[in-house]
Amino acid sequence: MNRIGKIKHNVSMIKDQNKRSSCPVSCALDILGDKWTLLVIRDILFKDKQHFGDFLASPEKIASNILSDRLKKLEECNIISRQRDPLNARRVIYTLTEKGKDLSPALHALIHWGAKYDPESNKQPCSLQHTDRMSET
Amino acid sequence: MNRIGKIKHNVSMIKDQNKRSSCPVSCALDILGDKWTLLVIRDILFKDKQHFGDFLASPEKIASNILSDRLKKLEECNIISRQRDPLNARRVIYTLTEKGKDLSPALHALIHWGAKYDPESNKQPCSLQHTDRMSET
DNA sequence: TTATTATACTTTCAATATGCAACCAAATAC
DNA sequence: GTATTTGGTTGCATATTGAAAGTATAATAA
Repeated sequence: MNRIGKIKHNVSMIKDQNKRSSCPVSCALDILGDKWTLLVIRDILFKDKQHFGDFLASPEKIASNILSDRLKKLEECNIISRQRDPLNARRVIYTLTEKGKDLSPALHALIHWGAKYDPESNKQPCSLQHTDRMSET
Repeated sequence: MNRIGKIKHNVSMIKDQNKRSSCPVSCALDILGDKWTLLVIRDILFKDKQHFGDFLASPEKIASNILSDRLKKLEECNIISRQRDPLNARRVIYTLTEKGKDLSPALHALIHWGAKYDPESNKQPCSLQHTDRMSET
């Protein structure tokens, strides 16, 4: 990231009063309204992923620059938290905050809708290859 | 729309096998994953809007070309249906299909989350100026 | 100790999407 | 007729995304 980008980024961290309206749907979509953000949250919530490389390996094939940007924004919004792995300083561990975990109902609603109306889709998010936490809510 | 646009549009209508994966979350976000689509659905579902101009008038200020594009895509996906107003042939009436109405739980989850975590947001979508259908679900 | 690998990014640049303002066309109102 | 309403489209500048390559640092192997 160049100097301009860094400045712009810091500014956006300080004052994020660029909401389109005070509608809670609009506020939610200001953060979550794109093709990638909720997939990262799905990966943490339903697939127990927590590393940069894990997210990269998901079948939707997010680009690393986009992933980096989304993780940064999610941390700014306090939806995920970022910490170094104490056992391996190369690794970064991304986990959901309470605010992030509270997106579970919205994700479940999307899973239900997606599974109902997309004939080709699996009935579970990415087949829940790792851990099934569907019943936790 | 020019000839190129028309062809491209028709092609996309015929074969929409550009899904990123078969995960239902991913399938849902392929359609709904942007900053505007769910706001249009919110307007129809919670504010009883049904005309192009109504959507334009929402406080988030969608641009008319983007709105036009989203309405087109939502109709292709069978989430909304488009019909001329029989009483006024200038007007077009947009309504939700069953598939569209089934997005209500997802919208409600987003409203709940947005209202909980955005201190500035109203507790109702856009103050539900017109009709309160929050309790229907 | 040096080389290699693992991990998490950043950079570059072309392609695509968005936002803004102006414009257009059909239907209705006056 | 003329003006207005309604639902768009067009052109263009800017922003975002996607793909591929490059970088930085820590861990591991030779």
